[in-house]
Amino acid sequence: MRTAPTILHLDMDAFYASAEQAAKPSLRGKAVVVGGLGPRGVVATASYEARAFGVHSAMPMAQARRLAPHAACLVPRFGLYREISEQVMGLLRALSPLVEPLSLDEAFVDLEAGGAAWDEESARLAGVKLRADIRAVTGLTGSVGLAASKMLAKIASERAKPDGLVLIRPGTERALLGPLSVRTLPGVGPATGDHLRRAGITTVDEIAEAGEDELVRLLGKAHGHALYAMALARDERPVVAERETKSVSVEDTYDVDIHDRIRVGLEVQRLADRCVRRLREAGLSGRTIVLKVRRYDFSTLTRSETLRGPTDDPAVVREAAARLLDSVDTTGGVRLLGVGVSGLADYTQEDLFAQAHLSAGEAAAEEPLGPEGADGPAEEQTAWPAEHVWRPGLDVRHAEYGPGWVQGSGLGRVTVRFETPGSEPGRVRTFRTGDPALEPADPLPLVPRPPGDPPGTRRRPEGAEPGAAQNAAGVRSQNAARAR
DNA sequence: TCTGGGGTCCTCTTTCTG
DNA sequence: TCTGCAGAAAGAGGACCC
Repeated sequence: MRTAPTILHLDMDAFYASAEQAAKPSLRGKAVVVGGLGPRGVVATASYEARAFGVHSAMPMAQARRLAPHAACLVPRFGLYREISEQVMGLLRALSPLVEPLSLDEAFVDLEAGGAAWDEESARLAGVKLRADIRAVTGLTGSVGLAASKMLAKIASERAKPDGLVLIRPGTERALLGPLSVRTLPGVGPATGDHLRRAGITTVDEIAEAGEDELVRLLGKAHGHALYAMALARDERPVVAERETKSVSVEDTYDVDIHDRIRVGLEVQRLADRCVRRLREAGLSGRTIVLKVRRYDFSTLTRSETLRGPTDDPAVVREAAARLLDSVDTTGGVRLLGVGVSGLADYTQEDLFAQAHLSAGEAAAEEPLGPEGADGPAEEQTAWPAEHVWRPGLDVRHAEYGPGWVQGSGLGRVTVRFETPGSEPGRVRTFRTGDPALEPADPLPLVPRPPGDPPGTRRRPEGAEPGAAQNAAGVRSQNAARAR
């Protein structure tokens, strides 16, 4: 256990919502909710103004709209968030080579490994400077926690929110943790929290008092030992810069339950293709194919099959997924389908005789997989309706009025607010969705780039790529997973 | 009220293998 | 050849995280 508070945890404040407020001057100081806007969408992030109404992450979007009817509800723009995240991670890597990203908006840094800090004072200075640099480079705020372990640094950053810095001095950890709820500890979610509460344990102190044997009896070996150590503020987990991906998966929740067995089969085939595409992009193959089905009543089941060797062959994955689907009863309807591959390797060893009994027709259908853009729930992919290109929050440019963002659309009309990160709140105008003067555009940088700094390569706007938000979400999670 | 998407890890049970 | 056993691997589900 190190003796100086040289592990830093950074957590960007209400990241997606703050980025949207920075990009859209008319939303500053207002309730903003970012998430899925479909009938089964959930909140990804709510601005602090929206949180005041009780809106929070993972809440159904419909409920968020009821709680905050005047909030701006926007689709996520992962391309923009990823760019900002790369800037922030760059600042962290300047402090230390040991940076462990947890997601687009969170990371651990081992300051000692980079020589950026060695004691309490140098750690605090590094944290203060980092927060200033983040604000200067991105225009956004982040909260910083400093402590001698990852667990405590994360708890510290949570207490620092929003826009603050908290340092937990070595020696004070037990006193600080003791009265806190068991839910403060990482790995204690609703189920474990309930379990402990039924055993009369609600605070961290009570975990320590219960003793290790009792914890193991209640929660099992791995969880029990780990939680007891955490309660005593013992956490020796190192900051790890690179993590291997263990699985790759894709899934879709459908706006309306699917009852038609043939349609279910087709969706599984499409998901298998998407999964393989992601696998190949990562240069991976895998042995175990997993099918996930969430039924009309929200019950979820998985079926898996392990092949003789790893594959990245779409026909093999499609076949396996179809076999797995045969063993699942889908009467009553399904709301979600998913296909995943685990047991990953960075090579392929096909057992052609055992795995792929490809007919000539199947083999012909195998390639090419087609553009990523062809994905998305089936009802969205054939004729991509204008409402999906003009989703609320997306960037556009008008030949006459310049850059702006979609405020709403429907009935053949799209309403655009013309403003940029550096402008005053802008005016609203409405156009026909087919107006040739109006087109999707790239996000603008939140902070103007210094002269001579090339804008760099940008990805296409989300709205121009059906399903892009989901794909981007995939990359995000993959990055996060790789980092864990 | 009605619950996303992409991951990781753990536990328990069943099946396979020597 | 059959049986019993132990350990490994596979399969399923649950909990958690962001």
